[in-house]
Amino acid sequence: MDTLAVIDFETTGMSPGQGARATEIAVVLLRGGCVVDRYQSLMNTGAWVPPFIEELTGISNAMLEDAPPAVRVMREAAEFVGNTPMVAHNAAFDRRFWDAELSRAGRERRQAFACTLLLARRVYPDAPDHKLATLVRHAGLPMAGRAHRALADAEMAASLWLGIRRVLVERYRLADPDHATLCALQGVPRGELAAWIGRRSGA
DNA sequence: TGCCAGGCCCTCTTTAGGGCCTT
Repeated sequence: MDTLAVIDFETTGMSPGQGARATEIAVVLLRGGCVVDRYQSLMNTGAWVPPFIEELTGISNAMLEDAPPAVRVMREAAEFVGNTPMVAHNAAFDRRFWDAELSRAGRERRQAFACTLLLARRVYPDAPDHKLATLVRHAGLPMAGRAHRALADAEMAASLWLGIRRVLVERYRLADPDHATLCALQGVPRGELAAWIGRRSGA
């Protein structure tokens, strides 16, 4: 099983293209099916946190005043991740913030993101919905700390990744699925998962 | 002035519209 970096951002809004900035980052490293290391930090970008976001995440403007500068945090996070393939829940969101904040720190992304949301829609089609916390409960996985804090959400996304992987191995007989395989699998049309795996296994 | 995310994915679809998911 390859080493993976599961990431989660808390932010001031939905899109860096509309001026939203990151407020907190967490990365957990998965190796051999276990969390082997963690990086977590608040980050001060100078951006204002709207009251709704403060209520959602518990991250206040006062907390960010004392946080380390975003450039330093992103450089540390980039060193921590290196070239390790990445995973996130609704990866398009975290990938946009990773790219935007890295760029401000003078760095560039070097690896692909896999998405537990796209995978879960295929592997758990009967879940009540495909929010991270719902999927963790649905799959009988352990909850981790306060939802909408970066480290707890990254831990839950890591747990979900391992749960998805376990279903693929046990139910679909997919041998040792790696990051690249799951990146391909997340684009398979819904309902065609078994057929796709069958063709792949027979190839 | 009015609008402002974006990609996936379903359906009352494909010459479109709207819900889901992330904060």
